[in-house]
Amino acid sequence: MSQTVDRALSILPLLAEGPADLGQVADRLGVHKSTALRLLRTLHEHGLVYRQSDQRYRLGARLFALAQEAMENLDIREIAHPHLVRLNERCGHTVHLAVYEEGEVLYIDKVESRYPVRMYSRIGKPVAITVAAVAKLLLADLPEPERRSVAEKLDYPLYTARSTPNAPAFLRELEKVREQGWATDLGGHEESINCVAAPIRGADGRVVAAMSVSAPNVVVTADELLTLLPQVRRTADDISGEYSGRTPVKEAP
Amino acid sequence: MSQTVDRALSILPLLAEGPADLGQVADRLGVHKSTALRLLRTLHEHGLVYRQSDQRYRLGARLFALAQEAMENLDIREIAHPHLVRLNERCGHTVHLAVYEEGEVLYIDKVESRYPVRMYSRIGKPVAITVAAVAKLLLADLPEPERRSVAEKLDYPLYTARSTPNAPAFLRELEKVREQGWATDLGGHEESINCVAAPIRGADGRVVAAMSVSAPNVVVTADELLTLLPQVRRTADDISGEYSGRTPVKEAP
DNA sequence: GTGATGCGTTGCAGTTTGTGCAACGATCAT
DNA sequence: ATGATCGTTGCACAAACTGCAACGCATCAC
Repeated sequence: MSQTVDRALSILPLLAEGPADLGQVADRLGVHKSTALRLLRTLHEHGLVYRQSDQRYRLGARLFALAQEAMENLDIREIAHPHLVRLNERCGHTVHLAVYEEGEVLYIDKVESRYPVRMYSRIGKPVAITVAAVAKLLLADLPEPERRSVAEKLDYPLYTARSTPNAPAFLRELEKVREQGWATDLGGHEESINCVAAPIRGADGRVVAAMSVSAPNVVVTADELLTLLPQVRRTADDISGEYSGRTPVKEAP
Repeated sequence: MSQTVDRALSILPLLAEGPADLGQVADRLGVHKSTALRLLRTLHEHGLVYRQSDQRYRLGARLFALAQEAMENLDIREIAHPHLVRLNERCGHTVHLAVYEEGEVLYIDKVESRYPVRMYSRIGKPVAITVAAVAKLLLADLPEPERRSVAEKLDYPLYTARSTPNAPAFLRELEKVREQGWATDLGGHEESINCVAAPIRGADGRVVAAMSVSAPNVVVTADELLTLLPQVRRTADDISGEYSGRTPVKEAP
């Protein structure tokens, strides 16, 4: 909507790929060098880009700080955290919390496994949306037309033989998840890793977040992990209750 | 330098404080609502702000993703990480990696303590610059005029009785750190936490990052922690060697 | 040492683009 | 129903952004 701002912001993902000099930025934006310079300067003043010693630009420190603050302002996260820790203390496995936001699912909290073999993931990283158990729960709750349109726009990478292959299969899976009220990922992302997940609902019943417990095969089998389902669901329900009970942002209908 | 972009970017820190509606954003920017709307829309299209269900705006998901990518592009981090892990395996304490960037020092990597009592910190969070051992090393290496000007612009909060009280004291401490080539923070930030830190240097000898080992008093005394200094320095030197050896960004003079 | 090339930077004139206004519509409370 | 509040839209004006061309300053070749 605003050309200048639009151009300026387009610089950020561009620099996310790696440092670039003025000329490269100008070229990829399709603008004159002097224009690119002014945009970069403005970004620089706000700390979003940094000029390294070889004069090239890269993403700046303020970005971390902003992402940091943004994270800490998510109220679900704050409420959920102690519950996640408690669950981790009981079962010992990695516990994740994730939310959906405009086509993406991302982890917003994580409590590390106490076993030596750990799963790779990082807070803020987008989730493998077509296979992750938390993603299924979050997408399953979208209104039908949006769910459909999202599902059709997605890529379906075959991480493993058990990965969701295409949109119809995904939509069927979502329907199932929606009905049963919980979800799993049995080796759909990494051959040896399984997850069970449960939804966290707001006062109006809509899913606002999802949580999961993940563990590699070498620690517990998929069947053993499934025995944790009641615990996971109970924890998610506890969080739902607390979230609906006393949040200043949303109110009951 | 570019008014429009400047205004748009000013919205981000504003939203970092918490969600806000259109009117609030317009007021705090000192512009008309319609202007604020257009800026917010542009930010929205780039995923930097998100419109929550109550119509208020808050920081968006793309911000996490960007911060994430930015982080992964820091080559020092990549090189240092395995060394940090190895050090952590030997001593068990929390290991941090930090860099300096335009007036701020921030953690860019962390390996958690294996002891139950852990220190609070988070990657991306700005460091308590006047007391942290890593900050001392990074600032001590700045050219004299910049060091001085930075030191004079800082606040000197008295976290504890041992916190650096003011600029002259800080500059003296930096001089000392500069000469000895390592630094400590003995209860200057949290009464019960001590750190020892060592610098990581590029091919030209300038300090590009700093690493530290931290532990609370209840686990090891300050004296015991200091016995780790040789290990910390050796690790830092190893990283320096590897960083200077094969980096495509900088070259030896 | 000298000229050439490449890059970032600056001042300027033209005009695209962003701005504020005012009016509209939706939502909610009274 | 009625009024208030807030987000949204179209429009005319002018401010702000753009691209150009020229400059300074490196590095590099010869």
